[in-house]
Amino acid sequence: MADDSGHREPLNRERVLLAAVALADDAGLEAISMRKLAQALGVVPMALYKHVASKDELLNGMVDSVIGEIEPPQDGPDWLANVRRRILSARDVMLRHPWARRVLEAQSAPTPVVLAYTDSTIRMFLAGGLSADLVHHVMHTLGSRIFGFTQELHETSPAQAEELPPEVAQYMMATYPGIVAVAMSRPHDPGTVVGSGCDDRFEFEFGIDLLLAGVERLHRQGWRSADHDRDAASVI
Amino acid sequence: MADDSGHREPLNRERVLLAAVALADDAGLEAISMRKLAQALGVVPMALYKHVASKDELLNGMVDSVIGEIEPPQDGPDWLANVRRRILSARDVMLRHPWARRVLEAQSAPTPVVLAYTDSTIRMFLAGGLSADLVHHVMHTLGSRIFGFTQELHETSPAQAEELPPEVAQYMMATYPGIVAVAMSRPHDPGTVVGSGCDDRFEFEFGIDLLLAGVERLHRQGWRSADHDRDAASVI
DNA sequence: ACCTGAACACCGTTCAAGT
DNA sequence: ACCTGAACACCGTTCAAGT
Repeated sequence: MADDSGHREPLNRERVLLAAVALADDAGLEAISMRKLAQALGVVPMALYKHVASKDELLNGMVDSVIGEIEPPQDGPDWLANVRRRILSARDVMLRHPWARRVLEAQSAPTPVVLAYTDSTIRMFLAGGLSADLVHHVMHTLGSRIFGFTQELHETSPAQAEELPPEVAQYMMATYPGIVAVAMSRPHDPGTVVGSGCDDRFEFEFGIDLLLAGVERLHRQGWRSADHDRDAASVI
Repeated sequence: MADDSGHREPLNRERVLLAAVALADDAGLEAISMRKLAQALGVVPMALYKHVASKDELLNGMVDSVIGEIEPPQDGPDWLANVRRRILSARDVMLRHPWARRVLEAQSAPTPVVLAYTDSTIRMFLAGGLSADLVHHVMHTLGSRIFGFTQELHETSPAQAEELPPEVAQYMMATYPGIVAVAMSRPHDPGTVVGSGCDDRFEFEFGIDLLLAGVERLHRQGWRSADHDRDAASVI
C-alpha cells in the first residue's frame, strides 16, 4: 500500500500517520522504521521529523488514529448492552490493525486520545449507576479488554492434533495431557470458527460476559470494597 | 549484580542465564543486549553464542528460569483454593522479575517449560471435575492471569490528584471526569497500598476471584457451550 | 530559512582470520 | 579445534553543511 506516485503534494502529519498505519497493516509492526516509512512515502528519512518528533510519537499517533475508528458510546437505557457493544466494536477495530495492540501495550503513558476513550468507557458504567468504587475495580479487571483484546499469550496451540505426525501426537499426549484434552474439546459452531480452529470471538465474548455478569451481580447486591475478604482464599 | 571477579571458572548456560536474569532485575529489560551481558560477565560478546544460540533463545531461557520459581501445584481437596494459590504464587514471582512479563508476551511460541506450566494448571481444573470444554474457555478467559499478571495498560494514572498543580487538576476534572471520579475512589486498606497509591494485589485478587467465582458457578450449574447465546447481548 | 547527507552510537549476528 | 576481532546490515537521531 506504499504510495509511490503521489509524492508531489507536500507531506503533512496526517499523510505520515495514514501511510504508517497502512504499512503496519500490510507488512507488520517490524516493518515500521523511520527509514522504511520514509522510503514508502518517497521521501528522505529526515523529512519525517518535520511532522513527527520521534518514532515514539509516530507510534502514538498511529494508535490514536486506530482508536478513532472505534464506535462512539451509545446512550441506550441498558448500560450493560452499551458497554458490551462498545467493547465488541473495539475488538473489530483491533482485528483490522493487529499491531495496534502491541503498540498500546508498550506505551509508557497514555495519549489524550487513549485517556478520552478510557474516560468515556468509565462514564458508561457510572451512567449505569455503579459506584465509582466498583467501577474502579471493574476497570482493573477488564484491563485491556476495554480496548478489544486480551492477553492470551500463545493461542493455546495450533490445535490440529489430527494433522500432527503420530509420534508427535503421542509425545504431546504423554507430556501435556491437560493441554491436549482441552485443545481437543472445541464444540463451537463450525461456521464461525476462524483459521486455526479456535473461535476467538466466542472466547472473547465468553470472557467479557463472565466479567460483566459478575459485575452486574455485585452491583445489584450493593457490593462494597470492605466485603471482599483479602486474607482467606475466599471467592466473591 | 554483575559478576566481575569470578570470570575464572568457565562459562556455562546456567551462568549465562542467571547473569542475564540478575542484569534484567537490576537494570531492566532494555539493558539486555548480547554486548552488555557479555561485558557484565567479563567476556567477549561472541563467547555467549557458545551457550545460547541467539538473543531469542537467551530471552526464552530467562523466562524458563523465572517460571521455575513458581510454587508447584498443590493437590488439596479444594481445586479452587489450589488454583488460587498457584496463581498468586506466580504473581509473587512476576513482581520479583517485572521484565519477564514483557518477554513472555513477546514470545512467538511457548517453550516446553511454559507448556508444562500451562498443562499443570489445566490439570488442576480438570482434577476439580470441570469439563474439558469449560476449562478451555476458562483458560482463554484467565489468559495471562495464570502467569500472575494482567494487561492493565497504564496504571489508571498517577492518582495523586491532590498533589497536582490546581490548574492541571481543574483541567483533568473538566476533560476526563470519569477517570478522575474513579481514580479518587480508593477506599482500600491503607496499610497494604503500595507506592503509587493503588493496591495492586487487591485489584489482582478481585479479578481472579470474580472470574473463578463465575467459573465455579457455571460448573455447579452444569454449563455447556451451547447455553451461551452468541447473538443477543446476553450475559451468562 | 529550509532541507538533507553524513555521521554517531548503538544493535544482533556472520565469518574469516588468528591461535 | 577452539576462540575472537572485524565487518555487515541494520537502527533512531544529531548536527553541520549545503541550498
